Amino acid sequence: MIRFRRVTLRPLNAWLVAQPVTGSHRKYQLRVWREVNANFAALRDELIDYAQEALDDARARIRKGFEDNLSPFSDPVDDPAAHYPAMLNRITLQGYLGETLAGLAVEHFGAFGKTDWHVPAFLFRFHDQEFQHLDLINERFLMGEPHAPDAEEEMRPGRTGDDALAFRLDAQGKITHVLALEAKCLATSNTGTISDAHGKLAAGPRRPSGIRELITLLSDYETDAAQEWIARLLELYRDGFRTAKRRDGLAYTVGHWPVRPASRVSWLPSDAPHTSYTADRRFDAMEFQLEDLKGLVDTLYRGA
DNA sequence: TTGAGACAGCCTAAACGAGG
DNA sequence: CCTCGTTTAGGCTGTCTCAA
Repeated sequence: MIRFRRVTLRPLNAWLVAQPVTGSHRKYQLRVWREVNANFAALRDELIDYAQEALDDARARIRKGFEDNLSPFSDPVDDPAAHYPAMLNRITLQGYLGETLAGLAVEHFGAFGKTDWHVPAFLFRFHDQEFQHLDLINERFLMGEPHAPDAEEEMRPGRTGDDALAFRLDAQGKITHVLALEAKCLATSNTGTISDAHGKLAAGPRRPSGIRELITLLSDYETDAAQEWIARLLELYRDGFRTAKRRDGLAYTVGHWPVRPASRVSWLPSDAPHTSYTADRRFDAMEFQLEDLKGLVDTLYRGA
C-alpha cells in the first residue's frame, strides 16, 4: 500500500449522483452515476490530490534513473517527470482518468455490497510506451521545440495487462477476494468498446497478471505497509489464488448520457452482461456519465 | 536475416441506419 | 429529414510469428 488518500463522501456524492437502475441478475449488477458539474468545485482540490497521488509511483519511477547526486540532471529544473502526465496525449490521460475512477469508485462506493476493498497501487508505471514518448517530449522542451500533445501523431498505444486490481482481506490480513477492473473512458459511448471490455474481463485468468506487477512495484518501497502487501500478494500469487474469489468489474466512463428513449438510463446493459462476457463470475458494472469530460481531464492532469 | 502481417492496447471520426 | 445511436475503419508503437 503506497497510497492512502480518500475524498470526502458528501461532495463526492453531490458531484457523482447515483442513478436508479432496475435489473436483477444472479451475478451481474449495474450502477450508474451522473455528473453534476455545478457541484464539482467543492470536490476539486481533493480529487486533484487523489488523481495525482495515483501517479506518484510512476513519477518516482521516471525519476529513478536520475537519483545519483553526481548526475547533472538532479537539478529540479530538469525534472524528467516535469511534463508527466500533462504533456501526454489527451487520450492517454482519459485512459488514466478511467482507471483512477475505477479505483475511486471501489474505494468510496464499494462493490458487491462491500466497502472494504483495497487498491494498494495503480499500475501506471508499466506504461512503457508513454515513458519512451516522454523522453522525446522532454527533449523537445530542452531544445525549445514545439510540442502539440493532442496531435494525432502523439498518440501512443495503451498499456497491456490489468487496468486496476482491488482486494479484500480477512481478519488475518490474507487476501480473500480479487477484483479485476477493466476501465474505459470515452468521449462518446461505443458499443464495440463495451463488447471488448466484457470480452477481456471474461478472458481474465484466475490469477491476474497485475499481481506480479504489483509485487514488483511495491518492492521499491520499504514502508511496513508496502512490505505487508508484498507478503500477502506473494502468498496470493503462489497459492492463494486457488481459493481467493475472483470478481470482475467494469468502470465505464463516458462524456455524455443517453437521450433517447427517455427511459434509458445507461449505455451499459442493465439486466445482464454483454453477450461477449462468457465467464460465470460475479460482475460489477459501473458507469460514470460526465458532463464535462474534457474539462475534468484538464483539471486533474493539466492543471487547468 | 529481413520483412510482411497480425496483434494488442488506447480511443476518435466518419459512415450508416432507424426512429420521431 | 434530422438527430441520435451503432458500426466500421483508422492511427499510434512494439512484439511476435511465419515466410522468403
